[in-house]
Amino acid sequence: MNYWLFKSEPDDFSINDLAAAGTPTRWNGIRNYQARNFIRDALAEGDGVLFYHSSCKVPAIVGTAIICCAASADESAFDQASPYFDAKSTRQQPRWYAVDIRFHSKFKTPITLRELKQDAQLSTMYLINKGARLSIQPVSAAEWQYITQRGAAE
DNA sequence: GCCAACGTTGGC
DNA sequence: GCCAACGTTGGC
Repeated sequence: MNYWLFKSEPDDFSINDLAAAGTPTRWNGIRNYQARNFIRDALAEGDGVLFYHSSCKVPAIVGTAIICCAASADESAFDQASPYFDAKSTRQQPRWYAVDIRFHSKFKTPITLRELKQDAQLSTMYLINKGARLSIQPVSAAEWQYITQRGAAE
């Protein structure tokens, strides 16, 4: 079992949207090779996801989700009408992949980027080092444990 | 709205 | 295969 952090712009799709969805949400449109490699090669059903709000007033980890299927081709790359269309991705040889996630929890206490940066225990987090611009990134078991515990607390 | 960081593209 | 130009992300 592994852990990940997914970024989402709350104006576009927030933790509340995920919670309200009821059914699994297809996480497509990832167009970055490093993120693609995580999706295709490492993400597995049952893995935990920290849900992070980016490009907003208070960037923060706001809840958790669960990956609920194996990765498969990102269908939006085949759709000419989609903003994610990519002529170089084919069904025979997909360039981009996606998974479904389902809502697990909304934090009582969101953990802001500011707090993440100030916390010595989280100084090795991908997000505040190399991964500032990566929309899907790995999280260690220790980071997951620490963050989900704090998020669930009042 | 600005700009730093950094990924991608394309000419050579 | 290098690297300059360009585009995007995302915090502030």
